[in-house]
Amino acid sequence: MPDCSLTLASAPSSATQRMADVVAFEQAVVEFFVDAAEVFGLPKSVASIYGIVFASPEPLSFAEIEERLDFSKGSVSQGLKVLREMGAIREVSSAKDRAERFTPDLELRALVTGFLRTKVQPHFSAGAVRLSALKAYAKAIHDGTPEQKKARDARLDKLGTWHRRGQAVIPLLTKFFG
Amino acid sequence: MPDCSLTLASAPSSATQRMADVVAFEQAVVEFFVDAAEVFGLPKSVASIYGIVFASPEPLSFAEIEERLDFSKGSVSQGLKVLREMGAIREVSSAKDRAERFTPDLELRALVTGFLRTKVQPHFSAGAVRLSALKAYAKAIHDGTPEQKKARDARLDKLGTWHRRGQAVIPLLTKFFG
DNA sequence: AAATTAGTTCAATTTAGATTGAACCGCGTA
DNA sequence: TACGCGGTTCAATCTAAATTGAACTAATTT
Repeated sequence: MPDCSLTLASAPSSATQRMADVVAFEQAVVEFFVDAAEVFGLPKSVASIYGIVFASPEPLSFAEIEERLDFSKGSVSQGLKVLREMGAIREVSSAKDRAERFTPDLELRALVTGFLRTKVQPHFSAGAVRLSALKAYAKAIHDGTPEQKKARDARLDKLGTWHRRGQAVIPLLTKFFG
Repeated sequence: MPDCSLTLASAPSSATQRMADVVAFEQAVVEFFVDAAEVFGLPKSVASIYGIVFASPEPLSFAEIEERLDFSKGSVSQGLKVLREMGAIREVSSAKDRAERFTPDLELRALVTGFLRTKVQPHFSAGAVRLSALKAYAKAIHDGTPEQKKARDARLDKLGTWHRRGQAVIPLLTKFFG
């Protein structure tokens, strides 16, 4: 049996005793995802929950996640909700007890499309609305030189082009990560 | 001459008098960019500065930006710095006075590559380092079943694949937005 | 060389949004 | 029908990051 720095006697009553090297690995994986989540603008807690589930060879229960990360029930509940909505984790009903267990979805495609659908697409939809509002504002301007009018119109056209190209890249990405 | 809700007499001493409809347009453009910036995780102030510069047919000076957005000098200075680093704006030295003036870069390609270079690429570089650290942690685990070991290794392999694919998409994006 | 202008820096403050925790719900069991 | 288990909700709290503003530099004008 390998060396274990904590004895059962000194272990906190609530924490299931696990090897220090396994815990260190889990922590490193969690940190990896926390850093990655920064790029995507996801909260640390959400990244941590995905990380701890990803690091575990076996599906984890709500209680196990709560304990291993030392997060509140509220954080775990909300974090799991976000991850389910994005399709980043799946529920695996175990026969053992009535607690649900969670595994990471390991398909990059699922993760990417989930992120795009829940976090990016809404902004594009909102953007389309704002864009037509913007055109109305531009029309309502009864001031300035004809050159200024033209310049503003040209910029709004640019904006429209950007919006379309942005929309167009979404299916391209889902295809690339397929 | 179109109706103007503010008279010159009631205008604040510092503010240059501009038409209400132009101001409304500017505000709407700024809001558009603030909303868009949320997707990219950029601060509101940075988005606002780009927005006000984008909305103006003529290049704007530091002082004009400060006044139109009612931001502190500090915010304007730092915001302009970020935008310059990303290549989102350019300096146009005007012959009139010694103040620098700023125009938006209207090439989508420049904006995208600037964003990727300054905000995304660093995370990938850091990720590569973390990833090898992760493998070391996994090797150091002297506990659990062979199946668990295999499962952890398989997950780290996944992570490596994701990392490579993520890196690979960057040149693809710059090409698409070329 | 003093004063003015244009902008930067960074410690202090503010604010947005992430996290907590206590009250609550629904379901199965005693 | 009461009780415990597994989880959700949301107002209150906390924290990380954005923003401010005052002191500063560097260049220009008087």
